[in-house]
Amino acid sequence: MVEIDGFDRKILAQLQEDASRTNQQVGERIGLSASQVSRRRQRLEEAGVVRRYRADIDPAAVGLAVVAFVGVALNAHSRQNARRFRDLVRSLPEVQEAHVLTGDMDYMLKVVVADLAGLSVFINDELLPHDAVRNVRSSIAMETLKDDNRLPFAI
Amino acid sequence: MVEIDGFDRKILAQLQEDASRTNQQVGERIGLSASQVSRRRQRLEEAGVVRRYRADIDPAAVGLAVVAFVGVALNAHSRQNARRFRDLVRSLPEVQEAHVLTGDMDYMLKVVVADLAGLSVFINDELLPHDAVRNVRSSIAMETLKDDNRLPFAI
DNA sequence: AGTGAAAAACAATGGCG
DNA sequence: CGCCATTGTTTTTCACT
Repeated sequence: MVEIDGFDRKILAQLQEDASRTNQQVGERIGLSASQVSRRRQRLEEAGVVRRYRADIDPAAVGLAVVAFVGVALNAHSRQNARRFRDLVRSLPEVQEAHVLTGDMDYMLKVVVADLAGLSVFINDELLPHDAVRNVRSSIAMETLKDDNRLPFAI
Repeated sequence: MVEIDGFDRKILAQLQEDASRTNQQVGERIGLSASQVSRRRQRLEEAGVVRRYRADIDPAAVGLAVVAFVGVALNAHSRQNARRFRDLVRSLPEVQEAHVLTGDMDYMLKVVVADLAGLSVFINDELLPHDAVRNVRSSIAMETLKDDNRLPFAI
């Protein structure tokens, strides 16, 4: 793992907040020259600390109205089943996030679809037919209070 | 809501994937000139379709090793309590996402902290003392299979 | 709605203290 | 690490279709 000092953390905090800031703007806010910000950014990008830059798009604007959390229990805890299930969820575009959880449900998926019909299709046609899947329990997000995905790292 | 045509969707798809692509590069991939990509981007940004640009940072690189999903039930379903709880979760930096859910738990939080001790502090010192909170049930992500937060919009 | 070229802004490097 | 200068890119605007 790469060394990260206070300046690096400040740069990361700035870019997490708004990646369209120029090196000059970032530098002004943290007391560093633009050229140094440029060099540090390159280093952080090459080291994989910055994984990528992305545009955060309003889901409603592209016709996606339903966010759901889907808990999935697998049939048997065989290595084979688990691997096939992982390949499945990674390949499904509706799945924004997939985590292996402690507790009664094996997996937790965050799913985004256009509407409730889309959620039904996703569960019944994509998830349940997979024979590693034993059962599925979904909760729909009626409202999203916060969705910024900022990491709370100390600066 | 703003009109979004096929070109706009293609631009959004490109920038969601990698926001560091230049207008020229985006244009080449979708068959449009850089100047048109620039104009459409500005329109999409001003309309709020692109909400922001952000750097996606590796949590482990900044010392954040624990992701947990925390279900929260409130004491009473008073409007007052709900509002105060919303203000709380919005203000807590450890909370990446907060959703109002259907089902038995009122709220679902996605929380990122440094370690299990940090999760304990978060739950016991930040969440439970709030008198709107009745009970809390947390599941820790032992492994994250997918975490790209890409929207699956048709292009 | 689109292209292409010019102007302005920016990123990335290298050299020096 | 700051500062400065240079070079190549990129964005943005403008004239034109």
